[in-house]
Amino acid sequence: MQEKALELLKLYRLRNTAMRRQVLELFLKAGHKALSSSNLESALEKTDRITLYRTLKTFERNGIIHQAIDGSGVTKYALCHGQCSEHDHMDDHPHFHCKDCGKTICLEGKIQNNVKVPKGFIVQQKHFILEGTCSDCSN
Amino acid sequence: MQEKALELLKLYRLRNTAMRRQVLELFLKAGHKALSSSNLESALEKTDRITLYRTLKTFERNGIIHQAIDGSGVTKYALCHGQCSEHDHMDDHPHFHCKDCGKTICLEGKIQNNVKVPKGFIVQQKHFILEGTCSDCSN
DNA sequence: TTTATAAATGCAACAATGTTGCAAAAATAT
DNA sequence: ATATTTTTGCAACATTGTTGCATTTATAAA
Repeated sequence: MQEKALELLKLYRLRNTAMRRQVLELFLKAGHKALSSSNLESALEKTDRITLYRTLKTFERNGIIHQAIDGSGVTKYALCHGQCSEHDHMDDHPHFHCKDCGKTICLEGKIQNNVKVPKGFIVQQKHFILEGTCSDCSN
Repeated sequence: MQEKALELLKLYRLRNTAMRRQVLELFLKAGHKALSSSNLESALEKTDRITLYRTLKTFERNGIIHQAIDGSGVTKYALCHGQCSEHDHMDDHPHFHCKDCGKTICLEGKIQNNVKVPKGFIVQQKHFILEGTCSDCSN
């Protein structure tokens, strides 16, 4: 994990700082699970909220993480597994949000739609959210 | 509009208060456009944020309005045009969110997906968000 | 119409999330 | 080893949302 984190920072030409290393390791550990700022905060030893927010923005700008829109109101991020870039986040996969524990995970699958967008509207991104109860909470 | 608002309050057995009347009129006027708490606040003459939040919750509970999930982080509501109830919000229509002006509107259309949800996960609701630029902002 | 009662309001107080400016510290380049 | 560029950490602030409680208001009952 540590090595992978360092690799990524190097790859994206980002300075190797304690915060970035730790946050990146947490995302690598989380896999397909999305993490909120407060999730990360409680997992970090030394926490400065502001630096954390900036770290997340930096990672997002570089296409390392993407926002996992789940309708919960809190911003969550997950590792980009596909090919994301600064200008194009290819996170067109669906997200599942558990209403009970608040957990959000990235899923796979394709979405088809026949939505008619009004004249003059330009669609740039699509988000598909499945909401319900996860396996941990459904028992 | 005024009459329609009063009708609705009567229909749902909700007390006829100034706040409720005004908020309902704003939603009726907005049609398929979703409104945030702050949108409403600036449109109201006399504003108490807390009462407004409670009014929105009440309307939502009664199936008069539904949350329009748009990934913007702010909670927005739009009139239920279909048949929503306290326990079942049938707002399975997509929402369009304009990244430039922040506007959100309800659209129509069906969504098909082949998403494989992990074992034990129960899907209760689905949300489909189209994000981009609206006609007002695309000029 | 007046009174009783049930519900809604408005206030204080608080919590969570997020942003900006700026000086100090740290990471890289020279 | 030093210079330069970034990043950090702090204060200060803004927005969004919630809860408890006394007061006021809307409706139901007498």
